[in-house]
Amino acid sequence: MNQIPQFDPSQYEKKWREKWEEEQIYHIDNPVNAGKPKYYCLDMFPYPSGEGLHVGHWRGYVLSDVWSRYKLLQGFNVLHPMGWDNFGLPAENDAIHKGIHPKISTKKNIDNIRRQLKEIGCIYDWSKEISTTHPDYYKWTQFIFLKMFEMGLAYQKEQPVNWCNDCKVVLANEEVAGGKCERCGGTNIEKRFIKQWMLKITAYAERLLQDLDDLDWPEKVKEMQRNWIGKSIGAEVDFKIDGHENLGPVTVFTTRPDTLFGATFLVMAPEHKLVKQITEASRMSEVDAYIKETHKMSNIDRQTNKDKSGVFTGAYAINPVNGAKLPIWISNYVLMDYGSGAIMAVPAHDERDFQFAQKFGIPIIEVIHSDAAKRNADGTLSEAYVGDGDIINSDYLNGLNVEKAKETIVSRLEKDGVGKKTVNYKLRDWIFARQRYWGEPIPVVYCDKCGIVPVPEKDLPVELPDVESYKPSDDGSSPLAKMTDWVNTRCPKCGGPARRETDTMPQWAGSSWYFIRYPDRDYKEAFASPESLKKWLPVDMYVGGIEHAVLHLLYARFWTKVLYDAGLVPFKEPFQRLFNQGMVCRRAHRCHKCNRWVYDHELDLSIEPDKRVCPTCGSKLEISMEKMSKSKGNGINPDILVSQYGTDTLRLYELFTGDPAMDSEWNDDGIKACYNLLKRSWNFVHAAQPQPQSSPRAAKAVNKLIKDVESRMLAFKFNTAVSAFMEFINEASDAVNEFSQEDLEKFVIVMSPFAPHFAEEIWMTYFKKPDHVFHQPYPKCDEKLLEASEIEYTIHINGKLRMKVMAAPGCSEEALKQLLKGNPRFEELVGDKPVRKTIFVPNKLLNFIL
RNA sequence: GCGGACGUGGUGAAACUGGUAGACACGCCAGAUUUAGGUUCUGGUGCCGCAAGGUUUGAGAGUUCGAGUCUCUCCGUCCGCACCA
Repeated sequence: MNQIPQFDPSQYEKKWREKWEEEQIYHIDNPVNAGKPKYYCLDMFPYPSGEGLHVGHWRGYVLSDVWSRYKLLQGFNVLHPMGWDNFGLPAENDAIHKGIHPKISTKKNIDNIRRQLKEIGCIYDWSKEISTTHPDYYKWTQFIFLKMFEMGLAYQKEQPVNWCNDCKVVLANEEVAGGKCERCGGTNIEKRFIKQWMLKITAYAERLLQDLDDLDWPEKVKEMQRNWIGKSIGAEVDFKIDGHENLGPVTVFTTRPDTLFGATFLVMAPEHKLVKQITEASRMSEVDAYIKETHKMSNIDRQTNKDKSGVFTGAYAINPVNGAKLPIWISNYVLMDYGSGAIMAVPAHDERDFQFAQKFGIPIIEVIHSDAAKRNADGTLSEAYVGDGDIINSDYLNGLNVEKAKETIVSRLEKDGVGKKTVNYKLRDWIFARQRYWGEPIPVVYCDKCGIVPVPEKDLPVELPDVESYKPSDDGSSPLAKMTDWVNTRCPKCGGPARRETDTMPQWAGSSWYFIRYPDRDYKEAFASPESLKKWLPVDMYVGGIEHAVLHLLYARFWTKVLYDAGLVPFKEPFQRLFNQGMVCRRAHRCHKCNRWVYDHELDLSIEPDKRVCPTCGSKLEISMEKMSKSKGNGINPDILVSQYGTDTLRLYELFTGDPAMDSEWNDDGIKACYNLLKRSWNFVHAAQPQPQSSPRAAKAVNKLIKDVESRMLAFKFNTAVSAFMEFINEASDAVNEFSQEDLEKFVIVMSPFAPHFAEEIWMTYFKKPDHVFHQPYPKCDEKLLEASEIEYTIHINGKLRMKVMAAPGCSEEALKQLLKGNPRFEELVGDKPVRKTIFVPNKLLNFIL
């Protein structure tokens, strides 16, 4: 008997990774891949933080790699690229605190993460690696910005912005989480007025909404984007202001024009332009005070304060349909940046207006009658009625239902020239400037004579100069503003003196189009070569975390549509299919007194969880489940597990722990199972004495494996695919010498996407094959071999499972009854009792109702 | 408040269109072999019961011959949005 070599992944894993890299077998331009159809599988590229990767990051990368390798076996030329999204605040904050140039710190971080990524054994084509901070890359980010400027989609606007006093930076609405700065976490946001570069994403709201329907994305993500875009259909109605006809009318937006006759007051946002002009002198001080009060309030106060407040301006608006005089109030429940900043209030049929009217004693007029409305004993409404019903008190609308009334009144308003049908979106334009150093310079100059002048394409990129201090100045301007040599330049148009824009782009810029650059990253003539656009794009499969459901994925779609409109790309959507892996969580310890996360290494984990205390202050720790991250001290470093068990084991285990789409709680108790799977597979293949032909049992096991693994991969259920390998090896271990060489080879090929080093070692070293296992075709399942001669039928009595019998597949109800006749167990159960009814499910069960 | 997801053994979890709940593992228990190369093998393992049997998918109801799966009510956890007119 042959001596079976010891299973020891450290003997071969590194060797194969080096070999693959040396041969560049995953490079899309490698001649071995010529002529194959393309498949583009994209991972969301990481922000290279100093923390390195933890096992949660691994999960997504393993997932997409198994998928990519499966596509490889299917005969595709697979592009699976990797790069770095390395502009952004964390590196800059590091620079401010430690004085290290972000270029240097991010390079260090990238080197470490690249090393970690290589250990996963992914088929990344490293010859396509890109970095958003490389001038050859951001040259084209700047180019796209200028395209948008040319198309009128990039513009400047003075407007209230979210100012974070700590970061000294203006934040996009999208970066304000719960009224707090998403970057630094704690600081409250205040409003400031700054001239900002904006991108007109709202011009694409409708297309961003409509085109979602055709994408093969998780419904959840599509729904989140729909909510974010927030389309609502309604009408704009113009109200004249009594005694202020010179100011023109105030326009309100409403989704309920059918209730116009029920309006009893108007409310304007405190920031509304007309407020100061219409307020009566005697009320000016009160109104002023209220406006000041609102400005002081942070967003979070404004949101959580459910108690309605407001002030009467003393002015009245005229209802265009019936001439009624409606008092105009201001209140902070009306937002300036949605609709027109003013509403008509119909307390009978809107909850918020109802609360407001009740508090300030404003009349409530019902215009929709329904028995479903909730009423007080005296017949008045006890809460706003928002449902359908018959229109009343509304002149020519009376008797119509809500929908009909909407149509009727809108056409009447349009005819009379006092209103029109309108669509509104919650989506707001994107603030596209940061007063920061570590970002792409916005490529425009200001000339006293010519105004805003874009930097000509031939002068791109506008390179980021080195600065002495990374700290923004207290007025909030970028550190670049202090670099006078850089700032002062010549106007490209007239040649006169001019100043450069010192704001930089937000971190989202580079990631909004990186997938376009990958296939031909060295192309000099344009942001992408026409051949690569045609051949490689759009992306076929995009894999990444759910946290990017709205921002990044919406921005990337927006940029793609802009490029399409500019005639620069031939596709309208960047990512045909999207898969979001669930978050990997782990319990984390928090000390409320010290207000910090306590790291695992500070604790004695053998102590009962509820007895653990803070090492600094001794108070009891709160334990909660948190997304794995080093800052919470609950990360698990994959490097340690890899050195202990090998890459393939960790790859398998990352998949085995649960449904990849679901969140999971990390625990490495079961990692041995995956190590054992590989070890048993190793021993099985080495011990097997190949036969000229597989036994029926062995052939069935192999074919079942081929089918199960493939169908589970297609459903993205990698966890049960790993189970299928375990089932196979359980079966195969009992039939070691019943397999043909061909079937053993099929097993190794099917295994190769999951455990590539293992498969390659067996394939090349043990089987002594001349070509890599990844160049083999995915084996076909022979369905005939899976057919069983007998299957189990369950016999139910009154719906309860009572016994089981074996019979041929496709057995008829009658045949099965014949088979049961005379069976002692069956006689005991049924006997002479009359059978009222039977239910037969082919190949499954027979149910007797007695 | 609105929208979405989820709730199954000691643990991680399976279960396709309603049809044997707990696959596959971890852990644990018993035994065998071996005895230091992350041993291997056999059997057991939801709960109650010696057993026959009963019972079991957050709680309760309903539809059905049959419900983890469908419907309703409630409880709980997580995520997203949040005065959007």
